[in-house]
Amino acid sequence: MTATSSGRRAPKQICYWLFKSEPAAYSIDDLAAARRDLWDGIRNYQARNLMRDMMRVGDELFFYHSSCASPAIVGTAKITKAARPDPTQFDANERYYDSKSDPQNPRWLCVEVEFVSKARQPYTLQQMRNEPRLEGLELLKRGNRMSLQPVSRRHWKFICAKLR
DNA sequence: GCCAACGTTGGC
DNA sequence: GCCAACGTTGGC
Repeated sequence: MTATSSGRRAPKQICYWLFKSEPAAYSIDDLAAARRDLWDGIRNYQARNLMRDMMRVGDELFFYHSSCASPAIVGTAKITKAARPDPTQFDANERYYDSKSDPQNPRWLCVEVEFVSKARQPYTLQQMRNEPRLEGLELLKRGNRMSLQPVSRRHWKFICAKLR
């Protein structure tokens, strides 16, 4: 069974995800250096709901570099803390400050992720588009801009083999 | 609840 | 920098 953007998931099953990040803002090397970090700054309700309802500690994810010369999957990480209030929403000095979020009922959440591996060679968006076995991957669907996306186990295994 | 205007994402 | 796609906002 695979996680989707709605509904529930069975307990004790590992799900797989793809997290986008602009490397100029936060790269796989930044996560490798930090080892663990909060995935803060998510300000999209669908993405928030994915974190809140579908992501669990132990889930694995691809780290994807977007808005750069060569968009690509560049490594893997795992979720080490479940969704919790995103502290940046309450800090007026933060880019992601949200004056309308009530501290008693926080609007935005974040998970914590931990670096697992850096790809020996990035697996590029162009390569993915040319791979028939990746048909159905959310990332490749037209108009999909979601910064957090589910990945099927079948696609996860296939892509992992490309990163080694 | 409709929908036009606007803003953002992100590949190219 | 362009622009397609799509989410959000807010007037009505």
